Amino acid sequence: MTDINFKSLVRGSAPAAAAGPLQADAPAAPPRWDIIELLFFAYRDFVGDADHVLEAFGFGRAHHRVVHFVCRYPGLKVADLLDVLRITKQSLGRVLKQLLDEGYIVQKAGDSDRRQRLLFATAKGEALVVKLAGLQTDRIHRALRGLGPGEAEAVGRFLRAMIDRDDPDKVLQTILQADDAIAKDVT
Amino acid sequence: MTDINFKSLVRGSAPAAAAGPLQADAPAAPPRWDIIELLFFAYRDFVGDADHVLEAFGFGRAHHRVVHFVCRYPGLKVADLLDVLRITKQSLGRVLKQLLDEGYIVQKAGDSDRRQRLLFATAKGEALVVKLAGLQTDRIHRALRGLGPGEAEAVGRFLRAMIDRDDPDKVLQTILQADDAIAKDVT
DNA sequence: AAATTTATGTCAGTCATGTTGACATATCTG
DNA sequence: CAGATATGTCAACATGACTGACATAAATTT
Repeated sequence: MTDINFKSLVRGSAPAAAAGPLQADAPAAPPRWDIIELLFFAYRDFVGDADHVLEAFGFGRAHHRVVHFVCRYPGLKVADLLDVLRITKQSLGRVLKQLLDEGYIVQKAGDSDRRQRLLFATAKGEALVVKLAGLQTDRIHRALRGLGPGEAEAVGRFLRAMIDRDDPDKVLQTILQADDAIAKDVT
Repeated sequence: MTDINFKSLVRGSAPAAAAGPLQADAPAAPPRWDIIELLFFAYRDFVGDADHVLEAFGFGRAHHRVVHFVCRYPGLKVADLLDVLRITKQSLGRVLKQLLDEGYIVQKAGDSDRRQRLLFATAKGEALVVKLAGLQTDRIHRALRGLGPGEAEAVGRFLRAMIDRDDPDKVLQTILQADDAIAKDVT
């Protein structure tokens, strides 16, 4: 199962009908144009926050994603990262090498399996991640401020439910479990 | 090796602190890692729905965005589309030409200003847009089903509040107004 | 010990989509 | 008419995906 690039395979979709039996009879629900387009604009501005800072570092979104997940999940293996980002070794290698060379990330051989390169963010890397997350958090807080009690939690439940469950990589599993467990510390 | 391309230039940004004077005193709000990562995964899977279908058509996400907004806002000018998508004429030109050549979109000269090329989706284009929107709508409905009364509306308010207000292009303005007014169907 | 598998790195080439800058053309406006 | 505007197009390039092949080291199996 080496290369094969899991991405092009499987994921036969069919995500809709599998959800529940009650849905099969109503296939012609009107498109939610509002949510579709709000998601487009919201996500565009959301990642735009980070883009401006990244430019000053000579980095792109790819670098952000890598250093973010490494920072958040210390000791992540390269293979894990490939699962999370759903890109190829080659694509990851380029940005990872830059982040290593410039001291945002360090590698450490695994203790039980010394072929593994466990990844850790340096202080420099963590500072960048925190800075970018701060910008995005500001935006999130601004958006959550307009919501009533309990509604912020509903937003979290909505987003979790938007995520595919059928291909849970290690990190995603951690996130969903944590969310399912806690899911109440919302402002 | 640092390629240090042009990206290492300016762009001051500072979008966070400009929000309000009350914000200046609380800079250290903890990052909302949960929402940040949920947005990443949710958006990834959300656009993934369309990606699979688009592959079969030989199209990419760029084509989807173009034909989507043309279909949704008939008579859109090229300049409007550039504003919405925030890409250059050149980038838009490539995908737009393909969509025109393959009959998903047609052009019509503006009546008051015949330099303008007003864009319209053909039946073929609309069918594609509806098909893709259907997949995404299925996902959205699945996610909204888990919410209580009024919470779906809260999700919409959250997403609207996540969008920058300070650069309202024509389409975005329409969307925000429509959402503020009726929050329902826009066609 | 040797053979195989696994985890990772790397090379060469391609593609999609973004960029800049310059220039052409048609059309509107003063 | 002169200039501004809306659009199209050309050349050149950057980023970040991709494929497929191959290299190396370490673990595992035989």
